[in-house]
Amino acid sequence: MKHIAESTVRRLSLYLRFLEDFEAQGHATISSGELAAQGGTTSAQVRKDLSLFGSFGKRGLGYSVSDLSRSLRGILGLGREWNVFIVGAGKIGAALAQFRGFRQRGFKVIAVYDVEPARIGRPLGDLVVRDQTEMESDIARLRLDIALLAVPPEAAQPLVDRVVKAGVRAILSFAPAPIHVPPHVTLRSVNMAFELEILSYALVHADK
Amino acid sequence: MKHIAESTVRRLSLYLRFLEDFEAQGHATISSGELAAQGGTTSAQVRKDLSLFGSFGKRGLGYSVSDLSRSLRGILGLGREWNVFIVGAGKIGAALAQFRGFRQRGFKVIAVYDVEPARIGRPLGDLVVRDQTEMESDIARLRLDIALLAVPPEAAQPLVDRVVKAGVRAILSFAPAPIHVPPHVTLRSVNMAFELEILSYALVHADK
DNA sequence: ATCTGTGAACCGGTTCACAGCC
DNA sequence: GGCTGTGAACCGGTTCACAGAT
Repeated sequence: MKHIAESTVRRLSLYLRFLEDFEAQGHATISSGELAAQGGTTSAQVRKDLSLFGSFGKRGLGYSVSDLSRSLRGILGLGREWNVFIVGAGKIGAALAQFRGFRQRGFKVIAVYDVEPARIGRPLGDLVVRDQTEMESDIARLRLDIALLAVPPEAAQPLVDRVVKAGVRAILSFAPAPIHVPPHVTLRSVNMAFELEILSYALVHADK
Repeated sequence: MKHIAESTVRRLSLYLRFLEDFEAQGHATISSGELAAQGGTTSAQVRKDLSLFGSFGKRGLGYSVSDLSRSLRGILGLGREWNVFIVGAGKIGAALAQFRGFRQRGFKVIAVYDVEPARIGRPLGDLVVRDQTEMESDIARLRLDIALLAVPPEAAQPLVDRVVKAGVRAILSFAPAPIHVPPHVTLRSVNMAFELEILSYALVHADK
């Protein structure tokens, strides 16, 4: 399969969300135009995005809501459960551990790690904070798929190196630091500082 | 000034971070190549980004670290303090309220709001959760610039409409819901569900 | 000699427009 | 007639390559 742009994948997630809403409302079929209106894109964009993966619609008719949902879930890899673990049981890690939204899409948070002796052993939601030294063996034993990194910036890269070495191939980092990973690993970074500075820039340059 | 791509602004933030590191290390001058190496871009990209705002370097020499830092801070609007407020004192709102990283870049969190009577009046870091009904008047009175939205998805759009109507022009949302704002308002959205689904997609399509 | 600043070429994602099917 | 699927045109961000300054 040829390379797919990240923006496309993001839109597919969005479409899926709308399809689920539509399904709940009992609609059986939907057109690219209707999907586009919900998501703030164009019908051509929707059709192009979908066409990258196959032909899911019927000309003159539109898309079957349930079929397209199923297809999108398949494309996005949501047909299974992913084992997620959190590294860092500070404020952000704790908030992540107790975040409800993960479960309903098949992302199951099954472990939280920290180095601080004071934090290890403490309950967090329905988990208990584990010692970071156990992380590597747990990754193999529990088949951990996705790492959520919520640690101070200076700890980020060494920890990434450790989880990558232990076989993890997907990381979502909240650490405000640039991180490097080998090509077979996918890293996404949420950096609040950057987001705020983009807002600051926009406020200052309001005289667009 | 012509329109600047968001990716450019994000890189400027990155450059600024590196410049501060360099400054701390006592370097007086830096080349586009050195900046690029740190940030994982190319020297041409660095020069192009900067050239959009003026000529900051000296040919044959490079850029003055302190001058360029100052210029970037100016461009990004970091020469002043921004008043930030948080809407929603749940898990995520609480983590945001206690996040240290904001202050050091001039983003000052000065109020937290919620609707839940049980949460109103409770301390959060060195703030006290305020009643959401006071939000509009506070926005004017306290000159609140930036809203951080940490509320359930169904509450997001109505609250955005309220803060926009009260004069806020910059919003960072953590709510997993699509939000619409008028053109004079800048909205950034951090959506954990999308990030995870992009990772899921990457894991499933590892046969790149 | 070195490194910046920038027009030109390039590339990839988005939009257009229309042929094809229901 | 309505809506999909898709090659072609378009557009804007990135990369190239070189002229210009120190």
